[in-house]
Amino acid sequence: MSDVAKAAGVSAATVSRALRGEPGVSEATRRHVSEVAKRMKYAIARDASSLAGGRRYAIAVLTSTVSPLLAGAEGALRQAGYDVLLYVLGDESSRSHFFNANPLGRRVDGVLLLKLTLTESEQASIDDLGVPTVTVDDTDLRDSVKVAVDHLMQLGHRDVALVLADGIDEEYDEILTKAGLDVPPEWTVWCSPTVDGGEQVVDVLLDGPRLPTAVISSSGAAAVGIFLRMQRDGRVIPDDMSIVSLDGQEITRVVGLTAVEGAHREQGEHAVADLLTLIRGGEIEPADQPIRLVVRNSTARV
Amino acid sequence: MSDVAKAAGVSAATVSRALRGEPGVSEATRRHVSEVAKRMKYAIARDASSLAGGRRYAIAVLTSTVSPLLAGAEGALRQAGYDVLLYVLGDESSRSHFFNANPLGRRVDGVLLLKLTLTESEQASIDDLGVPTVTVDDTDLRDSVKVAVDHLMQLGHRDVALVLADGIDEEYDEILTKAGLDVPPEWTVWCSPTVDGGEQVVDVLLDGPRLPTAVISSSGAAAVGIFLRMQRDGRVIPDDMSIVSLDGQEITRVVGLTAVEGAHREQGEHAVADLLTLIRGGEIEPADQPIRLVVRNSTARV
DNA sequence: CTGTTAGCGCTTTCAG
DNA sequence: CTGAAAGCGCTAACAG
Repeated sequence: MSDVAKAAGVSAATVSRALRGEPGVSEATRRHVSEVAKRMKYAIARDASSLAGGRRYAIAVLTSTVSPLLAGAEGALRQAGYDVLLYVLGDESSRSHFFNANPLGRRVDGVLLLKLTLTESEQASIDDLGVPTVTVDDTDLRDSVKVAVDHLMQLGHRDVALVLADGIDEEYDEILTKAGLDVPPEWTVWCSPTVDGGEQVVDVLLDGPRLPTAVISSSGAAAVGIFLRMQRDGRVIPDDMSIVSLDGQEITRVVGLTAVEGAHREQGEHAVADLLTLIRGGEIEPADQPIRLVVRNSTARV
Repeated sequence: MSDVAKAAGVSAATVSRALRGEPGVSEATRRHVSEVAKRMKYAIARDASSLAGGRRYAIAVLTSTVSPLLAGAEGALRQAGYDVLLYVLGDESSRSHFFNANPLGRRVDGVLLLKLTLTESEQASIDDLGVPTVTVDDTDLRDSVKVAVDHLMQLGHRDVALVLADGIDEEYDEILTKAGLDVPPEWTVWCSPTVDGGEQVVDVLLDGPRLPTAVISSSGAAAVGIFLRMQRDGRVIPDDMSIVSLDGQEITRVVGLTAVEGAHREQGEHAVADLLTLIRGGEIEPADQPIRLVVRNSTARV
């Protein structure tokens, strides 16, 4: 920087101010300095800058998986002038590794946690960083179920089956019931969240006294399995049965299933906006996670 | 750090050496210092550390898209003790934005370019950083075709159709011909790289005098479309026709298609290894991009 | 508007 | 093996 200052005939402080767009520099000087800097291919050393200035212009993004949510967050952060330090903490070993090493030491202005469930001590170690933190959880399944039910009822469906991935044990029937739907117990079925799982579900349903006019599947892969098995059975989707997936995986898009999606990119961008507000010392209020119904070709009027 | 030094009864220099595992500290001292540091929740300030030390322990990863390749690279880098600065430079505007701002100023020890095609001036601006750079390109389609053809011929297929995504204009027939395959021109077809596109391809093939015993599809989605349409037509895959996808998208996995995959994660890890070698002043030699045939349930003996 | 002067929190010689 | 001192390249007060 002092080389640039010398070449431009000003002090280092002026170069610093000029290049960062700080007020207190005449337009002429600023232009001149910028030109000299560009000519000399000079770029501010960010470490030194943050050391002296206190701001780091970097955000740590901890995520369980590389996803569109991440893409949205990254874009928003870069636009705001922040660098993204990425940590993919999917499995246990990388998690413990990370929290042991604690590589964030005074390196970031904030932390974004994406679809990550932390233990208390892990959360504490994040809190110890003393910087603002925003968490984005998985979209609540109950909300998704509700959106799907509304959609199906609007299409006149009354006989709806609910396909849940193994391990989901909450009571969703209630939501269907509340909406005024008949829910015979044999129409709540569990399966593995895979294509195979979905195919088996069709067998189960076919064994019953009659087929529902629609199914809601918590798993995208299972929804695809249901779709494929029905089709191979010579049945037509959505004429013979409507399908709604509660998981907006790419596969559901590919075979054209109606799906309830968390608006991934938007969620990421929204989280970033919150984080930046916190960094600037503002307050945020919890907002609903955006949920979106994407109607494709697997749902139709009864 | 000086607080920790005081608390531990040593100098700051010793704390620094102890915490970084530098030689020249007695084991006893090191243990003691580490304990005190942990108790005081002290973590080295990385900016100050890199300012003073010259090493930054950060790598910039520029990528066109958030992908498994990125996940692989991130994992390998973190394991090596490097932080990842992520820049998703998919569209033109974010690209120009990035290269204007040039936010990398002496902030990283190296750069990883993933599936990104840069203009000359962009490449130059990366080179100006003066740090090692490694590029990972898209796997060459020709190599993939070759792998697929080998697989099919081994299964006894001689009547193979080639389904290319619109926009692909290179001559791949040649590869088939060289391998000794018959390639009537009507068996090279183009379609949009979507499920719909694949379904239409089946219509085209059914219109012909006879069906090929196998198809190779450059697009994963189109391959799925072919699969679905055949199935709906009452035909059984792979008995009636084998399908190979040249794109290892997740969807191909989900419906169980045989696919030629660039080994994404592995590619990322390999690139990181190369980059680290360069950073340490070593030499690397160009290696083949790893390609992998994943045999699932869509290919069988004629 | 601009320059001068102190550091920011470390690492690294160089002595001891 | 350990400590003291001298910066790393910037920014922020403070003067002018």
